[in-house]
Amino acid sequence: MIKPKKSIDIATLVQEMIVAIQNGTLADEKGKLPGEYKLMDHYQVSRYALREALGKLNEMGYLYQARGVGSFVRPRRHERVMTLQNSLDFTEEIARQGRTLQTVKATQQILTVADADFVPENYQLSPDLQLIEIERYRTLDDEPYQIEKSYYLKNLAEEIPEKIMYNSVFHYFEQEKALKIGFLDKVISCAPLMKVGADFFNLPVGAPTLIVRDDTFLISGELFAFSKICYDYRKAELFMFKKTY
Amino acid sequence: MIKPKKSIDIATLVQEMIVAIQNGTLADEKGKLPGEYKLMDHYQVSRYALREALGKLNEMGYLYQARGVGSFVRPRRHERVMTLQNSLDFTEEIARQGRTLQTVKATQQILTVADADFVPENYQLSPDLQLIEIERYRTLDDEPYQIEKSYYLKNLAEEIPEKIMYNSVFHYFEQEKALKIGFLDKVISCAPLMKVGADFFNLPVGAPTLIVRDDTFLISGELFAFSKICYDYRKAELFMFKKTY
DNA sequence: AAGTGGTCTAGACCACAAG
DNA sequence: TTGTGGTCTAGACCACTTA
Repeated sequence: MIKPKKSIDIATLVQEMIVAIQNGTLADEKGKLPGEYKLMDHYQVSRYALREALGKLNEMGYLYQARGVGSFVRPRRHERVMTLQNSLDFTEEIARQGRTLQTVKATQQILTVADADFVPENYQLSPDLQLIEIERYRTLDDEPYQIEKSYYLKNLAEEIPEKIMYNSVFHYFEQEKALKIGFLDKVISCAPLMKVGADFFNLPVGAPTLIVRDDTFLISGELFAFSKICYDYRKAELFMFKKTY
Repeated sequence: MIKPKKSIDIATLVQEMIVAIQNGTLADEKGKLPGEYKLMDHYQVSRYALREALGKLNEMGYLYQARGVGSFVRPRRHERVMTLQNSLDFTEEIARQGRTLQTVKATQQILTVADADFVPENYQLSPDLQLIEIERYRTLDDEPYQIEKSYYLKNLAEEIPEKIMYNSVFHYFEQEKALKIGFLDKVISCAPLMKVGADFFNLPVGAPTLIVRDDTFLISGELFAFSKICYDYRKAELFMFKKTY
């Protein structure tokens, strides 16, 4: 058992506990963690801080808590799937799996809402409003994987440098432009493939494709961007878990 | 403004706040809620209780919180979609939308893991273990909507009465058998339709179908059931939202 | 009865956004 | 500077599970 002495914050506590769980030093052979009061003493934090950390680990799928019984580590059973709860940064999660997501083709243009392929449902957008449209073709381990079409509100995004289009666009806005993304809505569906997708994925027209529509909002509640990603159905699985209590 | 006097618990507080939000009595015309200290005073609860409630409302998509600015109600833009975060009880959510989910055909049989159509990934199950298999064909507003195949571990489920098969099976186990469901894993994908599905949905073989695989665990961490639902892609949209901070 | 996680209070200080 | 939400402590009692 490691014995941290100094009081630490919740984010750090979460990181330390993840490491300890992965090392197998936190739980016993049956996967049971020490009780909360023991953990408080161990990490020198208050019950609140500890429970916040446990709650985060729970949300992240590292453990589950059973009232009157204890907390237990939760084996990770789905390794090579996209986790919906985490994926703001997509590329990162795939990298963590030892795989590579790469943009092989990207185009950019400026147009108005009236000319967009799709717009967010039940959301008022002036038809004249200018948008930056980006279309990207992306591969997973060098095989066709997804086609992404995204729209950024021009008055908020200003411009998107050419080289950024081959990396994470959201990273750019958060790091360089200090725009703070607050939350996003996702709608998942599927549909028959159109010609462009069929060509890229090397599938017949009409084959299935998994579709993820995202609407991204700033912390202020303003709509900032919206996108649609079509996946090669043979390679796309989306994962999520849910506490039910 | 309503003025509750007695101290209330978090669950009740959440309910009251939802009502107040929907009535429009909680937020001002711009959707801004009173500050936390005002709300504490208003509902006569501690900061912790209030913030737990706000956190739940946030998770449920009723509001978002912006540091240094305030909390704001979040308009509900996606009404007729299934919300992934809530749906343990599916039928209920659909009923709330004023729609009807109905089972038009159901079959039940007992078989072993070796004979199952599918099993959970990376999970050890003895091939001899007995399962109760239920297959259900279900309609939404009298139109074909989903085909569900689910397996319950026989040693935990014992038996499933015929009439339950036309209602919520999980409700039965939670209410009647006092089995406590703790969490579940979901994997979403899509694939070409097989013959049975094509016939039911009145679609050609090979048309897309949205697939949701669920593994359900008891609060003790034991696997209890697993299922696969295939949706008519024209009627199925899954929704989720995510805080990103 | 003992030990576990869940709820709740009171109070403090911090970080951030806006005037 | 002021008001906002975010983090954190200390302590209490409750509800549930197991033995």
